[in-house]
Amino acid sequence: MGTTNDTTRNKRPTIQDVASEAGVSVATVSRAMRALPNVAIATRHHVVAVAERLGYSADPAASRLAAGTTRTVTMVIPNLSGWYFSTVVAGAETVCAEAGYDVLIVGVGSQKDLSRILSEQYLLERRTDGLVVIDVVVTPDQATSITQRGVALASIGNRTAGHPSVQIDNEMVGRLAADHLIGLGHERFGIIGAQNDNPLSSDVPSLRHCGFVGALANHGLAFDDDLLERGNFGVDGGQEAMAALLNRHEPPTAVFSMSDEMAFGAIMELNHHGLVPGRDVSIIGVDDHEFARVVDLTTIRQSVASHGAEAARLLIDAMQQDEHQIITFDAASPIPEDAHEIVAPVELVVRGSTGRTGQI
Amino acid sequence: MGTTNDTTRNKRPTIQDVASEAGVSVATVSRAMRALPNVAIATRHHVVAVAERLGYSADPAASRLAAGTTRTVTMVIPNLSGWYFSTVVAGAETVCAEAGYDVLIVGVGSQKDLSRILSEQYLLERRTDGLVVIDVVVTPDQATSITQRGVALASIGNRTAGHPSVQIDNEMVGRLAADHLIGLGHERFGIIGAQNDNPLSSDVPSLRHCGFVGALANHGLAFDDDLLERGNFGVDGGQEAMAALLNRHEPPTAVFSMSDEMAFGAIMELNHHGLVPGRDVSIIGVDDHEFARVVDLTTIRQSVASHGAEAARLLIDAMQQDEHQIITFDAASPIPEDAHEIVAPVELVVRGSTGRTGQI
DNA sequence: CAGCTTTGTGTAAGCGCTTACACTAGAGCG
DNA sequence: CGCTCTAGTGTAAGCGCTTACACAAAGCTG
Repeated sequence: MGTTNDTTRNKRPTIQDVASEAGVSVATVSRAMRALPNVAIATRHHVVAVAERLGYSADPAASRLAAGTTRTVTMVIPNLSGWYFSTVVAGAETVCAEAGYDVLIVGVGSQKDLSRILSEQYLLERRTDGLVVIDVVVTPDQATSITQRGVALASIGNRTAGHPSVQIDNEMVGRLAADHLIGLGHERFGIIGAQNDNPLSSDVPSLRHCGFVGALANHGLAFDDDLLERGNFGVDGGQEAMAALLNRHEPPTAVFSMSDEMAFGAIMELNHHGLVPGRDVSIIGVDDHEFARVVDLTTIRQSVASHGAEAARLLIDAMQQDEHQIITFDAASPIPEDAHEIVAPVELVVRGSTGRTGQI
Repeated sequence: MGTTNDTTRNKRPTIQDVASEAGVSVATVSRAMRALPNVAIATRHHVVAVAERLGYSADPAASRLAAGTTRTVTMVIPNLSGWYFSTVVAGAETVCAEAGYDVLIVGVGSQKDLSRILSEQYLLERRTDGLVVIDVVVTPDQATSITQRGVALASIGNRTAGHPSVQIDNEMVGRLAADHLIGLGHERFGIIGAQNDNPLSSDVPSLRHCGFVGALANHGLAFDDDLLERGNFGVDGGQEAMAALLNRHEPPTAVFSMSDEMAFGAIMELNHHGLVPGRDVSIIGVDDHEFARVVDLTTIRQSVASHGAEAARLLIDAMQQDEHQIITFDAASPIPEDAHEIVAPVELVVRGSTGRTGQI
């Protein structure tokens, strides 16, 4: 009949236990634990103290069932082992954990996976309060069906109309890269871009491409379409693309790689050919990957972890706004302002892989 | 009154809807959907068909509450953005998803976080069926309390007595590295290891250290303790450690870095000094990180993604065994065999960063 | 100080499942 | 052919919460 030696019992305490022990009703315990209004402050303190003593905390399954809310956000990720994605997730996880949300991850390997996950079916199965999609294009239809289910949505790397998002100005990325290379005197450029058969493809690559080519045009320079090589977004892709570029009868003197990882591959390939990045061929990447400084890669930095954190914050805001919207039903609609769409800053980071016009 | 146009309703179908529509009881639906025995095969087909037509699937919250099982595994991760961790998680996620388990991730930044998460309290809060801990040391007490809660546990990178685990032979790692360097004629060795104040520290570093030193001893060579440098497991740590080693009045000619990431930092530092890895100083890492080949790093490969997959598989087995144990209560205990402890293979991968004895 | 809020609390009805138990037919048996 | 046994199904009692509603006790108003 002690109060603490329940530790031996394998049974976790329920709200009932706390209620009896505290001498109040379960309703009061429920309210006190969630710091709802309409609980006398003294009562709350008492209940919370008892709960603590008993090691009580609400069973999430029961809460979810009763309240219809899961306090879970799901992150939809094309490729978790990639640096970009795992970094985003890490950023988001921290924010979610702080706000008391569980973080579920689901990998999408293919377009098929993706549509399955964004389908109503799936959303119904795993009831989640919010979805963060990373570098995934959500169609308006899908977005609608998500919203209808009462699930919040935030995207990273893309915009989804009417939903919060965090992305960068991809044209600007292309422009910054071009301007930098032009400033160094280059005139013959290569681009290493993404395969356009990417199942989850967005228009990120084409925006970067446009920005790059546009900046060239501004300087009266033309881009030779023959010097665009596509590959997968990883090291291999970059390596192969660079190999192809070097095989041209008139190779570029400067190359814009759309990701640092591809740039790493490109640098490898240069090394294989005895070429020195920044002297013989300049190469610039995008991301400021953790290892960019290792290989001394000039790049356009984006602050990936904070993208994740920002998106998580926006999502959580949206979810909590939803909650309130239900409560303050009749009040003037709280914040009718449009969905937050953050355009995160990018920044040129000059390192050794770019230099004045080289000759091969 | 159509059957399909429920799409317009915002309400998801419940087991009741399926039951009425199929003309059976909810119990039968429940059993049919889960393919339990004691349901006529025709009934099952019919129910499943109706469910599909209605777009029904069980509300997980309700199932969890009623059945006490969550179909969720939680991955406990020191640092999600690190290559090693995200790769492990990616491997595990695939397996879990296939088996129908949700994957929850929780980051642990510090020892405090960790004990909070492994505490009964936390386990009770997020009710999860299984825990995968990555490079985290679980004390016997913690393990006991986890088991008592009916939560399965699997560890990666460490052993937890009585629980499945996937790890590598860390002494062997040290030995392989040493043998390789010895074979190249080196006699003066440096080690770049992990800070021993690592909050989550395991004995992995010391095992690798022992293996390395042991192999040296086998060849009549001694390790000069002065040439052990510790740092964090990332690029910075390796860079600083290498800087320190180069500052010795008699620097090593070959360096064993306990992770590839540290080795990358070390290589950077060598470059800064105008030294060529593999010629002036040999360096060998551990992991076969995705970028090891980019910087041409000799390393001891471990197949990280498959560690994650294996651990997930073991965990799922354990969880399902638990289930059966309850069902086949009186039968001869199913498989009393000891917890599976997998020792995954490692392999020397020779690249350019190691070479015959150099002189500085 | 009658009447009306407000504030704090309790009662009880679910939330949508799972599962112990009860029950009904056929099947198999002597 | 009455009996037990089994396979298949239904009934209903929870699982541990949340919350609408009811209500009592103050706190205001005029």
